[in-house]
Amino acid sequence: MARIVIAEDQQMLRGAFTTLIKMEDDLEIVAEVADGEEALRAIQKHNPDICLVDIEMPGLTGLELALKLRTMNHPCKIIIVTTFSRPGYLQQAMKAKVDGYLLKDEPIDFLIQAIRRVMKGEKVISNDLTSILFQNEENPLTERETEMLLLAKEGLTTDEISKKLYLTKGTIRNYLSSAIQKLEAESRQQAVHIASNKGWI
Amino acid sequence: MARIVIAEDQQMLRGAFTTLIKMEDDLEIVAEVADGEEALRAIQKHNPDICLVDIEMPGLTGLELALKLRTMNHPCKIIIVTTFSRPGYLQQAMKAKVDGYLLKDEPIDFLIQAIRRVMKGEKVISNDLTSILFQNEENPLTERETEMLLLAKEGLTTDEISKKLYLTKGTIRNYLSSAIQKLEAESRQQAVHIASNKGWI
DNA sequence: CATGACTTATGACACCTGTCATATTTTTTT
DNA sequence: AAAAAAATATGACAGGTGTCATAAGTCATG
Repeated sequence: MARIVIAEDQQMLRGAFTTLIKMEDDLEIVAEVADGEEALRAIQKHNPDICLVDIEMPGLTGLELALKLRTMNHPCKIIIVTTFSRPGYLQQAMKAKVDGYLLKDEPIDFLIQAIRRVMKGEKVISNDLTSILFQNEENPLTERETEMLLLAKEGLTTDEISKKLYLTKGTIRNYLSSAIQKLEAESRQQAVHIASNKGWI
Repeated sequence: MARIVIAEDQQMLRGAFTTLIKMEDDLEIVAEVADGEEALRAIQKHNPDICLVDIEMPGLTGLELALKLRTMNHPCKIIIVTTFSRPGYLQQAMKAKVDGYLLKDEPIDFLIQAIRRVMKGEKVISNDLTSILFQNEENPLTERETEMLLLAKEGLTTDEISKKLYLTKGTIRNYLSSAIQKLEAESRQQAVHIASNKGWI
């Protein structure tokens, strides 16, 4: 009997997963939660065999959660279930050594099968993603550059960013300039767009 | 017996809906599709009592689909089921006279109940959204302004937009300037951000 | 048919942005 | 310890952006 924790913030989907998984005789839901921090607590409390986690959740993202579990050497197997095929997400997931990475675009049976395969020690990823695995494009951005792009994404101007971070305007422009060049963009907006698409910010 | 068409692009969720709805004796799924155009065809073919549609789908969005059905006077009741609480979406939905507007954040039972209530002629919207209904903020953007913001969102520069639309740079800047003022933003990026959040682009 | 909203355009001004050269300090890697 | 990468800063230049005044044409509304 595989003991499972589900972390997914959309209640409709979470409820559906729970109901459908409960119908399988060899699978058991021990907890279902709506955000990353709750998930961490639930996993520490229940010690499940496996957890299904969404990436975009409030608090802690699924990827951060995975990294944390691996850093603390928790033996729980991890399956990421997400809408997004952003290359950066998949790479982060690989780095965190998750056991599965499925798109919500798959049929639900695929999820059930994936759980069983992961329980046997296999790794499972959605078919559409295998090609992305080989691209293996590295995120070239430094921490500061990422920070600038994130603020630029919110629509902040150079001036506002400089006040927020207590840096000079020139420095902000330098970071953004370097990010723009690394991403082969032509403006900060384009850079934001590209970085979002790759899952780097 | 209520005959239902489901239009939802995430297969996992669509499959889950179908499975769970089929368990109800008074509800029947006559078709399930993954995009707006297919949905339109399915509705014309099967003449369901009710359709559940997602907003963000390839091809035709759920809101466009709703508007089309109402314009052609199709009697099928419409329930929008979406992740997004952007005010603009809700307003468009109201304009299209949909019968329900639910967030995917609701429990699945709420969906089932909503279907039954809509069948009886009631209107149903998620509780979290009632307050937004009263805000009733009108989209102040003209068609052209919206177009500019959409292109700016993709990261295009003034120059690129002007070439794409065969307009002078000055004109582009005027439109963007006027959009920026209407949205009380301070830059095109901020304007894009605000307009996206309100569901206006 | 007059009013008003929308589209399109131009020129000018101030300010913002992206780039580059250059430099210092700190941190990381080898 | 030396080398490389990152964080931070400055000044200057070219070009992009936002604003404003102004104007002319189109189209719908009353």
